[in-house]
Amino acid sequence: MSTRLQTKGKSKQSPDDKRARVVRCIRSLPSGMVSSYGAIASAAGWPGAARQVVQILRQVPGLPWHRVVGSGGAIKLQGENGAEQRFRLRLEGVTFRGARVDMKRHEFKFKSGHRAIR
DNA sequence: AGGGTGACGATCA
DNA sequence: ATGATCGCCACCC
Repeated sequence: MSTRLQTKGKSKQSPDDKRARVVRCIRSLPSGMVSSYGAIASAAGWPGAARQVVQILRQVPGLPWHRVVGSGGAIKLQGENGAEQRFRLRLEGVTFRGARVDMKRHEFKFKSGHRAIR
């Protein structure tokens, strides 16, 4: 095991496991496709944790952060950061409908089996 | 323990 | 479409 100090036997899951699943979902986003904070949280078996997805995006280096947008395809980053995100997405062929990503064409659908417990 | 903070999300005026 | 509100979850004083 890596850094798994098993000291607490929580009835739920260790915060690390949830984080790991979120990271996997994000890393599975193919170029040209996007997903939303909330959708990723759900796909990772952690519904309601959109804000945690954000935190993970900020601290884990190397993730395709630009492929994660707000609900409905909204770009949530402000100013320069938002501009860069749109720039990167366009480079991958992502198209927009006004200020948001055209989710009809670019929303990535996670396989319905990314859950935690089985 | 208590309160403030976010790259959120759904709902309502 | 815009802004306010409330619910959500973890982190940081």
